[in-house]
Amino acid sequence: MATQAQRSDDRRQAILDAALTLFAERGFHGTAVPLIAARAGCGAGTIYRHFESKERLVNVLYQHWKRAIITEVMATIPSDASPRLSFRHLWHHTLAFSSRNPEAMHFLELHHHGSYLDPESRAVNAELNRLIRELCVRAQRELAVKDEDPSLLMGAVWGILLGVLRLADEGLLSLDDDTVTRAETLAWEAIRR
Amino acid sequence: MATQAQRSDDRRQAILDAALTLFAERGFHGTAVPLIAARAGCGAGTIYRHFESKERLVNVLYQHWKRAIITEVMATIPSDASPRLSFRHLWHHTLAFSSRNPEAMHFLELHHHGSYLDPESRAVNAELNRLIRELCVRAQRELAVKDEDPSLLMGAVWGILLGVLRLADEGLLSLDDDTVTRAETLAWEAIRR
DNA sequence: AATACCGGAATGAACATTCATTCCCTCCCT
DNA sequence: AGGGAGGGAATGAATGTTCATTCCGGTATT
Repeated sequence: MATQAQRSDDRRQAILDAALTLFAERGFHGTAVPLIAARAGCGAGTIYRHFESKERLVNVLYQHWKRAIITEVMATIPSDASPRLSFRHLWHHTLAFSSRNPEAMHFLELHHHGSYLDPESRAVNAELNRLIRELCVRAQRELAVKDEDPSLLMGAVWGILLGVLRLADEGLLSLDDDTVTRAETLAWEAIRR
Repeated sequence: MATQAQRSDDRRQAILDAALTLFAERGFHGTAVPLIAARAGCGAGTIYRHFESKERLVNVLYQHWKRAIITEVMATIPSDASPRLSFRHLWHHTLAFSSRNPEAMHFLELHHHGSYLDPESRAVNAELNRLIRELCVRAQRELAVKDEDPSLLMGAVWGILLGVLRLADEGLLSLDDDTVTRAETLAWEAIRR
């Protein structure tokens, strides 16, 4: 039985979980490596068996969660869906993702411009941007949304989404199904033709 | 001539300017005090002559710029303006503020949830939120915008605004007058009745 | 000359990272 | 099957660096 490798993977995952929580709460520079170790229930040195540096760790996390959004939200849009339904899919799946992984969303938000992000992390970020933009372009071709700079449409949609999430974090808004749907209406009316 | 007091004030301002730039670029924990001093053209010790701690410095900055938005954007809305015009005012003045002080906007964005923010900073933040929310409530009373949770309306508007700013920062969007106006239309259509 | 102010070396705490050591599987030998 | 040797993983104290903050000798202002 591969208990050795298994335990090593579990440990690695515990470190990733601990780091996600702490980075999301206190930022990269505000989080000490020994603190991550303590929360992961291991020694500080153990972290360096799994990740070559703190910077590498934050990049692995960033790429993991950005890609999770890409595969869970963007890649699950049915290719034959109408623009309106694609948009609805994007909206609800992103918010569901965020309520399933609030720390991850926080983390991505807080770190999206950090100077410690490596080129690959930036590339994954650009890829998600590109996918959302493409969705807008397709919707434009079908005359469903405004004939506007697609980047602007994308910025508006993603902006509302983050704005809503932020208010929820501050406790000014509860993110029940009904609110999510009403927010979706707002966002759609911003961009629809 | 009050050259003594004058020079002291200039110095203080140089420190605030340097700190703003660095905090906006690298965050609070990522910015070393001696680095701020170097950029301000003074010794590290001098900073402590003007601010009792690094934490105090970041709070003075935060409150200064949040209040600047309040007085330059919110307090200049004519009390007899229609909801539509108030909204237009909010939109254009905020983006003008942001293009005049891009680092300040960045800074406020990056630091809005830092654990080093003191109660007064949080209060100033809440005050700006309150003012925007109030604007929404007034617009609702006049039946100009959707009968929706005012927090949601506020989140949508401010969210689009930040989304647009972010894309501009990433170079995907240029913030000329025309784009700003078209973005305003998007935002208004999200919330108008 | 007296006073206020400044700079930047000095200080001790906290940091990321390393490494000599311990621990615990796994597997082979009996 | 039982036991012990080998080896990879984990450890956390030690290391050298960097940090926020202090402090005092010097410089400029009055």
